[in-house]
Amino acid sequence: MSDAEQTRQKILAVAADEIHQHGFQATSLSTILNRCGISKGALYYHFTNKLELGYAVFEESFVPMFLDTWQPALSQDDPIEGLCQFFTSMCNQMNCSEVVCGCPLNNLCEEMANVDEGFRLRILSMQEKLNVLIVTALARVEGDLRSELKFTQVAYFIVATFHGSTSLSKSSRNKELFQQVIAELCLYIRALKK
Amino acid sequence: MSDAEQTRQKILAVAADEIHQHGFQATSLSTILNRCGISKGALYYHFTNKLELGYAVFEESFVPMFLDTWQPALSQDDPIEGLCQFFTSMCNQMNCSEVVCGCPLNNLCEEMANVDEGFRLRILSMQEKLNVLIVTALARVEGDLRSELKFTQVAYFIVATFHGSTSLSKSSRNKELFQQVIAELCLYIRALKK
DNA sequence: CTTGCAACATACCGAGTGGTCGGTTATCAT
DNA sequence: ATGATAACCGACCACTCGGTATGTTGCAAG
Repeated sequence: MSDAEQTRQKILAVAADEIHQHGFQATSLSTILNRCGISKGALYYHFTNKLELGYAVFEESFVPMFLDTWQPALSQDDPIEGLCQFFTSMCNQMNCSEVVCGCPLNNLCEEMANVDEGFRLRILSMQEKLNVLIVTALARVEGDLRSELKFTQVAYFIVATFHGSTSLSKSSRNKELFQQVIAELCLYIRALKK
Repeated sequence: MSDAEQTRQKILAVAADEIHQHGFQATSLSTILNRCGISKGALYYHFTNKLELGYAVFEESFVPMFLDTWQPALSQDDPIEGLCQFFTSMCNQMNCSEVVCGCPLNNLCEEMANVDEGFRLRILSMQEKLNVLIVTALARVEGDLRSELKFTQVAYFIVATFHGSTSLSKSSRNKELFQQVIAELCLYIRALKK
């Protein structure tokens, strides 16, 4: 990797972390510059402005991370159990800072969806992609599931509940509420089976 | 109501609207001043600083509004049906701007819970209060419900899902996703009965 | 050896922010 | 009539923000 590409990647990584921690608008370019040990000229050489940096972070950092997180769970032979284990293991592994920072996708959705159209469309696309993933996984084991289920609706429900649970744990600053919601969510998911 | 109290209320109302639309940090005091037609001196006569104004908006505007919204649904003879009707009628009545702006409590939670401790504690208190309301309502009709239910867990689950659904509709900019999640939520809630 | 460009660095700009402070006005008790 | 106080005005401050313009450096091709 060239030197230039290295600094670009460093900027992306630091920016992703700052945006995850403080949101996009509250993220200061100067903080990114300090943490990277570079100048403003370097940043504006690689990115045209703050918004484009935000888009790049979303597409090159958040989207892949998001897919890599959900994909394995849904690819299991039994996606129902895959999802439940995914959620519970996430509960157990989560440390305090992760509890507090929430899900990057959900954070950006809450903050930027009605502020900037570019962010909104990217977030929407990601959410639809995730929905398709879940629906596909459910359809794969359709025979094991209750017949009256609307897969799309169920998939959005699962994602909504998951995101809502991250919101809850932000105010409580501990896992407890998160764990409770996830436990109930797993009950719901397992009850999708006949 | 005295003149002074009137301007205070006007500030609170406008600030509540601005915070609901743009979040606390992105809310500009000068915008509030312009909309109210007052000077900066007036605002700082009634509130010591922006943060205290935010707290006042939360306690005197958001909390009562929140309770007034949920209370009637949970006070019904059948709180299960009360909740479902509450959610579905909210779906139907919601206009576009409400879809986009989301729930004030959830918005503040996402934005301010890990930014300011004062906000965090107020939000947490409100969430716990709402949880107690739901648990109490469920306990009132305990005989009609499935015996293995953990009421607290169920209550947090309902709130989390509701808040997650508002997040979804922010990115889609229409009710559709919101309605789907709410529909599934009602299925879940009704399935709490024996 | 020099020319040129990629990859930065640095100084600076204007706009906007929350907050302060001395001054003003209307009302009211004395 | 007069002094006091509540309620408010508006100029100003220090500061931070995203963004720009110009300058510098190192390397690579000709």
